[in-house]
Amino acid sequence: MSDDLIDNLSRVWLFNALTKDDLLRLSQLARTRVYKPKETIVSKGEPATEFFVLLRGRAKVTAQGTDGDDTAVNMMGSGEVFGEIGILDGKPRSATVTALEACELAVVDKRAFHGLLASSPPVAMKLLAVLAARIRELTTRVEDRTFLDIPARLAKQLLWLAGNHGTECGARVRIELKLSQQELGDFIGATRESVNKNLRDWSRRAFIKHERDYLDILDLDALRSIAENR
Amino acid sequence: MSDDLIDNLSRVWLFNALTKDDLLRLSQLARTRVYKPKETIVSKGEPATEFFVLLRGRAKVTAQGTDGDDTAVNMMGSGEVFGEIGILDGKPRSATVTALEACELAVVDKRAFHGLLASSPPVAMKLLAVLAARIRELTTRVEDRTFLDIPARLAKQLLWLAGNHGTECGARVRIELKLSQQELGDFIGATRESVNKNLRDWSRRAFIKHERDYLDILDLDALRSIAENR
DNA sequence: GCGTTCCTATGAACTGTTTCACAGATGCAG
DNA sequence: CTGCATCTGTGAAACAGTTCATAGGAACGC
Repeated sequence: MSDDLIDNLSRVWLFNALTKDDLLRLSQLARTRVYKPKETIVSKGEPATEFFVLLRGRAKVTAQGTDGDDTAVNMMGSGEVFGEIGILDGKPRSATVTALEACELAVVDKRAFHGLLASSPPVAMKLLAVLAARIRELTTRVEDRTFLDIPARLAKQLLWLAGNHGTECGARVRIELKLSQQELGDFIGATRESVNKNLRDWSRRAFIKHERDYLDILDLDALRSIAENR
Repeated sequence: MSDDLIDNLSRVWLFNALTKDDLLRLSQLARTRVYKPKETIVSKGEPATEFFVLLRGRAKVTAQGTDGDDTAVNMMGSGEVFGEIGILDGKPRSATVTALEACELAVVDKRAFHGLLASSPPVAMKLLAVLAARIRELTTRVEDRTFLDIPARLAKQLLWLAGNHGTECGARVRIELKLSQQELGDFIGATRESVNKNLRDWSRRAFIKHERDYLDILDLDALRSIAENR
């Protein structure tokens, strides 16, 4: 049980410079927790007391607007970490994280996490790299929203999903779609209807095959060229 | 001369936990460099070899689109640092930084910076907080671009400028405008024309007074309520 | 001083995207 | 199996913001 946790944690990039001893210590400080699909893990605005490691399942990071509107800023898979921001600056959570599938998380309390950072410079160093990657991610998100139109953004998002959460079946790439068209729209800043129209259009032109729970990309190049606004 | 540099560096938040000795060492590793208005300090895409501290003047952070289009993602004043991202992950520069006024910078070479991080945990800790702040900044930028219309974004930007780079003259707040309407537009993701139209409109309604080199906010509350999309 | 270049100003036409309104499909709860 | 909720599909109308065209003012080099 706890062995299992050590094993899981050791496979997380942030921690893979830790010694066996350190890992053991960390695993004793961490608890695991399980979330059902659509359950909220952290909510924007609430005080930040814990740091999370996603061990199994996928989750999305969103920021809510006034009414029911959402913008998604990221989608995470196992091995990824979140919740650092609020822990690092002591301010309320900067975004909401929601489970897309059944998720298993390792949860580390704020003080334990600070202790870990202070006692293990390599972890602090790696965390700096994680944050740098987030900043790059967000920067290109801002760029995309200002320079690319909706078809381009959607194509780019599909390609990203294919690359990061897809499985190849020969020439085609299959994406296990845990997202509704609404949620897909939230990722790229578009309405459900716009997403639908484009997806439909690409289905007709055989760029993609779009079934209930998955989406196959048939023509990667076509999508790539749409993503580049050409 | 070098005393001066130590003095300047000690006032930079990132470094203010350093001992006198450490500061001396850092100041010996750093060179200072001066840039003229509109000069490019770093360019997106080029290899990252240096880390910068803005000692005097203001600079803007932008990402270029295909042709002449820009999006600005930040505006920095003295005491702020930049260039960490590329240094931390070894990838090319994630954005372009351009001087808005005459700027004086302290420049630290990549290896010296890594040395500093490794030898001084407090600096690494503070840098984590700096990155956390950047992530919050960028997240709200994404939110604003998706939930707010152009008048709201422009009002919000003016209020931000007023708060961070403005000077109060009684009831009004004066912003020394180093930005053209084009550049202001780049900050909020709008065209020059849209910026002009709104500024004009607000001048007529006496919310602002808009002269060549400065812009006075006469009615903070009016702008605040526009910024909230009401 | 005079041309050149950059910035502001403004309105008309155009366009991508949203909004609205509705219909059909699918899946879950009891 | 039936009802209810949630998701997909689609077209017409409305709209926010861009593009284009054009003009005048300010600043700068020489």
